[in-house]
Amino acid sequence: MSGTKEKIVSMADRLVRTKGFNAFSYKDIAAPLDIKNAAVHYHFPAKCDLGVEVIEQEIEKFREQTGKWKQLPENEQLARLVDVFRQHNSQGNICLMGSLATDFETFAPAMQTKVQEMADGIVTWLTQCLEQGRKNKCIHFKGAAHARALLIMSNLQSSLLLSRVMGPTAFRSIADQLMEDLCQK
Amino acid sequence: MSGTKEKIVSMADRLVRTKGFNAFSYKDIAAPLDIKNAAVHYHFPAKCDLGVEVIEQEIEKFREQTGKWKQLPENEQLARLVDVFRQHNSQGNICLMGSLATDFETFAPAMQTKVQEMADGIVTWLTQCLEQGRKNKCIHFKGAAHARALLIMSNLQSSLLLSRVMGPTAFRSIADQLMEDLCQK
DNA sequence: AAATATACTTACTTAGTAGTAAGTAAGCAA
DNA sequence: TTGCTTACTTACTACTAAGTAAGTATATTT
Repeated sequence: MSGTKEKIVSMADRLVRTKGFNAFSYKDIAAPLDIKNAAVHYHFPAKCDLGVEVIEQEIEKFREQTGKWKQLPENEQLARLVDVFRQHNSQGNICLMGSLATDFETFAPAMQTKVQEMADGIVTWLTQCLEQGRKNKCIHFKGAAHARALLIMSNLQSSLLLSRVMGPTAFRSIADQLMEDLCQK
Repeated sequence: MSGTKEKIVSMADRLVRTKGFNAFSYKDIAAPLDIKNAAVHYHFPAKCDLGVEVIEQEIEKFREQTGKWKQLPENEQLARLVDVFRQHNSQGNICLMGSLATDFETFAPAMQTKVQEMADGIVTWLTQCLEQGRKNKCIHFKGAAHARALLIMSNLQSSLLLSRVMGPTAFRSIADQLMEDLCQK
């Protein structure tokens, strides 16, 4: 165990969120970690393997975080989710889903499947959170919970993209409006 | 005049929307048009020039379309805009803004500026449409029109991205919910 | 008829890219 | 102490990218 593998994944995660999956190379990972190109290939033979690992860690992280919020009221859980995006925004990151969705068609099947797995996981959690929140009267919305979950997810995803182009206030504006719509009615 | 230049731009537009700006090469344009790589360079010396042209044509197209809708009620204008996205969705395209926002950080300054110009144009139009629509009581929403415009734009943008990953029903779900929220209250 | 411009092609350079094959140093295991 | 594994490095291959220089065919102008 050297920690190098973890550093590679973390570097890749950052690069996917800043430049996009197709826009970084093994060199971009190797150079700042002061290892050689081939060392990255040792841990991840193909770039696809690295991509899959990055997504798997994100799925795991999401599961952990949402698990911790279980006892909170649903509107609070939603606020925490928005906060995760807020943090990414302040670090200049875009969301993993947003970044990977753009390049989706260029991915190997194994990676496409993983991206879908991640998307399904987030939407499923969000749908349940909304449904339960409506039952407990702390979240208010019209229509099906699943449709609303897609709407919210799309907002969070794009808010980070728009922020990059239109300045970081775009995120705040979207996030605030979103929470207001859902929680103060 | 040979029409080749127009074909190149149209091909590039399609490629940006399907694969992303960094994921296609001049070869991907030249081969299907049965011309050589260098012919593309003849019309667009650098890839950045091609990108700028694609965006400029999109800005022009947006201006033309919205111009045609001027006499319509604002909720109808909004419906037309959603319809433009619906067409892209059925063709497997993602929106130009969404695609370019992901790769934004990797662009040359000239292209970054053009992307911002396009974003500003869309948001400005949408903000005015919403404001006027609220005044005329055919569009209903809370909060500032500008914030709402960002929210809607982010929805349309991401709906195409999510559709690609989660299947084309995702778009319909988001678009329907969106129009319902704004127009039937 | 000669000069010029347009729209390319041919053939190339430079600078990457992912990926691999072979070697090595350090540590542990029998 | 010999062998095996881990975690790399060195040195490469095969390929693709953007971009360029020089030449050519065709049409247009003078």
